[in-house]
Amino acid sequence: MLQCPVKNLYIFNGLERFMPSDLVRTTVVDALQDALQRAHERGLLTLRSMPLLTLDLPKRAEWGDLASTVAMNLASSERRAPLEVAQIILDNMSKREAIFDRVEIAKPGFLNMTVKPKLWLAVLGEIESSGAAYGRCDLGQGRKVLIEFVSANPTGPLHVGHGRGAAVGQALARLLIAAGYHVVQEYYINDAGRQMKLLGASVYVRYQERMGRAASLPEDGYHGEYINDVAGLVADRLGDALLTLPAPEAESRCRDLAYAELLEAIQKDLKEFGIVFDSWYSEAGQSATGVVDQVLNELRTRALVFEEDGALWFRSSVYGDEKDRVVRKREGDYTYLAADIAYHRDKLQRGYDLLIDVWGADHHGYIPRMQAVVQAYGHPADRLRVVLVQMVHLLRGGAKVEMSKRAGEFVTMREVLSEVGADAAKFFFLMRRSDTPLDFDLELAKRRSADNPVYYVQYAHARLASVFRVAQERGIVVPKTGEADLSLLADADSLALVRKLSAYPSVLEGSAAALEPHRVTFYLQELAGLIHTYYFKHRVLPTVSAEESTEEEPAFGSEAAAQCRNHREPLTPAVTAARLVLMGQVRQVLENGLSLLGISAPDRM
RNA sequence: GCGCCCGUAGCUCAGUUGGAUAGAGCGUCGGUUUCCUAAACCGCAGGUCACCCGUUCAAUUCGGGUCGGGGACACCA
Repeated sequence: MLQCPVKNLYIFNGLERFMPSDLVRTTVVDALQDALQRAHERGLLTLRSMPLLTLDLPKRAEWGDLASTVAMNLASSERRAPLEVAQIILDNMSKREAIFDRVEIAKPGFLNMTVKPKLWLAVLGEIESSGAAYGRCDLGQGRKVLIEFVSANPTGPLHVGHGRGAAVGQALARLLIAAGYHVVQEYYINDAGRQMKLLGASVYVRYQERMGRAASLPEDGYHGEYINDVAGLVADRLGDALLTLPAPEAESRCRDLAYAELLEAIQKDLKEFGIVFDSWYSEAGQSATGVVDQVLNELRTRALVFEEDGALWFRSSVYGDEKDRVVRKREGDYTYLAADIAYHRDKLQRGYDLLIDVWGADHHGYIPRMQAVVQAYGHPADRLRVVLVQMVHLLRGGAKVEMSKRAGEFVTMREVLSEVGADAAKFFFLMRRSDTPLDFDLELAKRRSADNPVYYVQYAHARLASVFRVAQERGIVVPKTGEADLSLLADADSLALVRKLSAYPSVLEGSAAALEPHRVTFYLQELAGLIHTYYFKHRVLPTVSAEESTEEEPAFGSEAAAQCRNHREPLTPAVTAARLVLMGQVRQVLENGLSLLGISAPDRM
């Protein structure tokens, strides 16, 4: 469905194949690839059709750490039993001993592989040398992306829904940067048209009331309390000067002041939320240039815009939209679409290879017509990808917090921010796929306990940071990866962590390709879970009392050691050194992941 | 009525572009702290993956249909 540019292509028998990006997977895929090639050269396999060489993570430990289904996928085109094909692949692996501890064939035709710990552990060195760059990939190959998000009318403060859009947009932007795109983040200011007029009129009404003159809000006017505040500001600045002006002029003065004030408030909210835009694009600025007319005329000469019933229409139906759409009403006003056509044409002309729009999910019906615009300018529809963001249901201790923008009473982003903080808000906004509704419990987000996933992940980072702090205090040297004996990390718990670390690049890549930042959030929760367990079970630094102790203790990794917790586990300086290396890289990946989501990675909590 | 999203444990949701005995968190209940942060850890229980049909060696995943929930429909933005 979602089409995305794909990296790491390699050609095999004339077919393009996708390859995973992390170290171990790459190695294993190469080995399988090589085995297939050799079997082919020996006439054992025809390889008329090549299946994807993807690797699965087996669900059970006895199935190894990676599994391949190639044999089953190949079986029908090879006209052989899957088990036979698996055997052939196995027999033709040339570097088997160097890479695997075990390769086994299982029931229907799985190839279950256990990779040598040494190979897994090599990822630690990779993380160390890459640091903050670990996990980056070249999916984008430098392609230019414009991601537009929030884009709220400057007619009021941002509400929670905008907050979710902001968190998603920012995370996407960072994700795409990490995936090798050149990214520009833009806010489209809807500062033209009817809504702005209504804003001016509403403020003027409140202004008059302040001045003791009776007035009533226009239908569809803005009711919010903030309108009153803005009216107060107008009164402070201009006194009663507006009372003597003709209404249209007074309203327009109110509009201009309100606009400046509200836009500034929006920018302030976003800044506080840690969201920074590269570019602010004004709709009013665009329409002032006359470009909308120009664009419509241009489309008219191509018969993509036509006149009917006194209105002007965009022939979006030829590009798959269900019907044509009005761009200029009979009364002569442009519709929102007209401005949007010009805006998206402008984006395309600025030379972006990919446009991403983050919209509220209620605009989903708008997608076909915008993709029609993109096609009208000669680009494939998927040059524009729309990420939909669903509603946020605010809860407080399980009970719904009612919101109604109509009545002017809605929960603002600012309120949520000041109540739970930017980190917690972002984490919650990114905890679900963006196109599913989100329950956001304010009480839960504030709670400093295990059931709050934000703190769970941040605490994992803080704990590790603390280990290094204590190590430094005690004068324990933190070695470089190359200086430690990594073979001491060959136990199941350490390897589980290392395998998780090595999956990080694939998670990022998948997340970026699918435009789904929530995958990173899930990954971080899983990694945090592993490290909390590890921390509880295994000691990294020697206990102060045990530093000279030579007492008999259960053998490392034995049942007894696992039962009776970490302090009985033998801990030599070499083990401490190796574990410090491991902890250091886990900390790094936690930091990388959190920073991708725009969330801080605290050193202490 | 036409598109869109969704239906997985009591609740909220993941499920790696079709794989083996379907996972996590919360909630319930029970346990763990002389020692690197208990904001943590461990254990128990909980499922016809809404339903039917199809494609396949293999379907929670793909296709079709049914039922149910949400959102949407404009010469509003």
